[in-house]
Amino acid sequence: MDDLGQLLTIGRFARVAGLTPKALRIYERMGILRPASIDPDTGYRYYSLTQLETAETVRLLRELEVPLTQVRVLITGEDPAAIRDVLARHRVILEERLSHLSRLVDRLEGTLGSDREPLSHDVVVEEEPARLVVSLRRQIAGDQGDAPLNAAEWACEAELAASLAARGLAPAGRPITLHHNVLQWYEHYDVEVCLPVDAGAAGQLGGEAWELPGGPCATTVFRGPWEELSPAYAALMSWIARRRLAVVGPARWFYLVDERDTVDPREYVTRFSWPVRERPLDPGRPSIRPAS
Amino acid sequence: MDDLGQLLTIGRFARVAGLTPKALRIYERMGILRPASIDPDTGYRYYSLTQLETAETVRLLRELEVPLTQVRVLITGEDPAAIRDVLARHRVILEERLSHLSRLVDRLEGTLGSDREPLSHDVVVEEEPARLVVSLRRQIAGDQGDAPLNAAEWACEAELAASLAARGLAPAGRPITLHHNVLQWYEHYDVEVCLPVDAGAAGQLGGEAWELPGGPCATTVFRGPWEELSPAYAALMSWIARRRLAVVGPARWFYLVDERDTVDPREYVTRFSWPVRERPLDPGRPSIRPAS
DNA sequence: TTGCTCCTCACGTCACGTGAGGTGGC
DNA sequence: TTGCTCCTCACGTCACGTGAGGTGGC
Repeated sequence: MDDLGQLLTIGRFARVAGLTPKALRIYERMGILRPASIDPDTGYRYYSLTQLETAETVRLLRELEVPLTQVRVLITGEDPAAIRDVLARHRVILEERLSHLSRLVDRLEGTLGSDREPLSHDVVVEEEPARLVVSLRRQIAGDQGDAPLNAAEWACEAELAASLAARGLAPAGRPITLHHNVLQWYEHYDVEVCLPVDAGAAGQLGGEAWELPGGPCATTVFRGPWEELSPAYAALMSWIARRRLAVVGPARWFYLVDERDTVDPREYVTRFSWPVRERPLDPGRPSIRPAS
Repeated sequence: MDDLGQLLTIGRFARVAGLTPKALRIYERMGILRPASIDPDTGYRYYSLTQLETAETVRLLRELEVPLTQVRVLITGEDPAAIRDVLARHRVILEERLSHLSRLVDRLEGTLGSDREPLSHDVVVEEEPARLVVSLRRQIAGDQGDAPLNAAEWACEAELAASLAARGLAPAGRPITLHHNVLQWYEHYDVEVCLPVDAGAAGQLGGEAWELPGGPCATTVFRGPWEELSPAYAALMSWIARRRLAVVGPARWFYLVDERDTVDPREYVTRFSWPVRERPLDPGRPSIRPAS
């Protein structure tokens, strides 16, 4: 017959609680879970079964990867509002991680069955047509994340569309964003939002319209939310560099499916296209040192 | 204009790849991602953009918490089958963790809004009726996980039901499992599976039937898969110990909803009930040292 | 010349795991 | 008495982060 009134040694209590003696000693030192009694002669720790619930809570919080300092706040805190606050914030963090991880798992799943490299992206060279466009160019600080970039793209597009509308004109297609400085994104973004116009409108606009040149472009298409496009982008840059192609113009982003089309960012489709040509032989440039 | 043929210093490459210089140095030492070139005089590392794809793959694998030793196998391995194998196994691990974590998050969510303690369980004392039962008792090794325990419970129930059927009798209710040694589960399980019978059948069975006594029982109900019942169980033991009640019989498990009723283990409902009574004053037992 | 970046140690972090060497409990 | 458990250091683990002190690049 079990006697739940008895005190347990650290090893017994650890096994009943699903913890280890080492962890329990740490929890004692951190003030998270002190033994009900400590023998002053031997230093033996004795735990009461009344401490099981706390132990179980600590175990669950640790499974959720709540740091021990936070666990202490949650366990010893008397303010239930503060406790709920910490838990709620941690729940948000966990849910974001969960959805991110499960998307990665999905993508692994997609490539696992095939013979392709896991996580690879298809890059092809496509002949891009020349396009008449009007455009606005902006530099945006790169240390604030991507939100200011998206906002600037929206603003530029709205401004361009308004300026066309003021003259009774309409765009001939969806906007294209040119990225002029991909390798310095962490310093700032240098983007140019282009709105296609037809030949008649271009004539009316005079010098405001210009021709975005056509020609061969290395191209890849990414399906998924914008925060996860970097692998596709890396694949594209890697592909171009590996083939020693020269890029002869800014990278072009086509938002084939975006918030205009769907509410689910996982369904977004973005196309990256970079004008390239065979690199001319240039024996004068050993290309061992990075360009300044 | 970006030149994708150029070599980048460690800091530039790190920022383009979404890594840190420190991590890149570690990846070099581990043989995961060696710079395209190292200046023999200064030791400066120079990376090519052709390495971006590998860098991105490493980044994703690290986000999935694949250990660096495994990352090296995946990156440097030529055997695509082995790569897929490692990825597939890691995917299983991740998916299990994901579903477990999301269930924990769900449970946090359920208690966050209320005024209850997070992760707590309601325990009440209920008057349990006496029941006539037939039973089989088994000891099961505890170091093999819970599967042998479940198997033994099934086997006992089948045996009991068969023995009743052989005499033209049927059980009067669903089985109840008694746990005789909760505090030594990690050594072995000592369970007794009971099948209720009515008074008529008990008369026919003679000494084989016995009375599982009624009386007050501390009780809690847990909804969820069996692997996650330990918090409820801990709450029950904790509750009994805190009130200094004496347990006067083995713990009783009632599988109110199990695989007979649903295919989704998250819908399982298990009821734990432990016969208790007020602990008589016992001044002779200081209860500071654990019972042997 | 002035910042900025790079280099190599070396130590810190987090929450334990794992002995080492010694003692306690039955 | 014999295992088994407990104790306290102390060091190892994992994948970096963070200076310290010095050098390189433009």
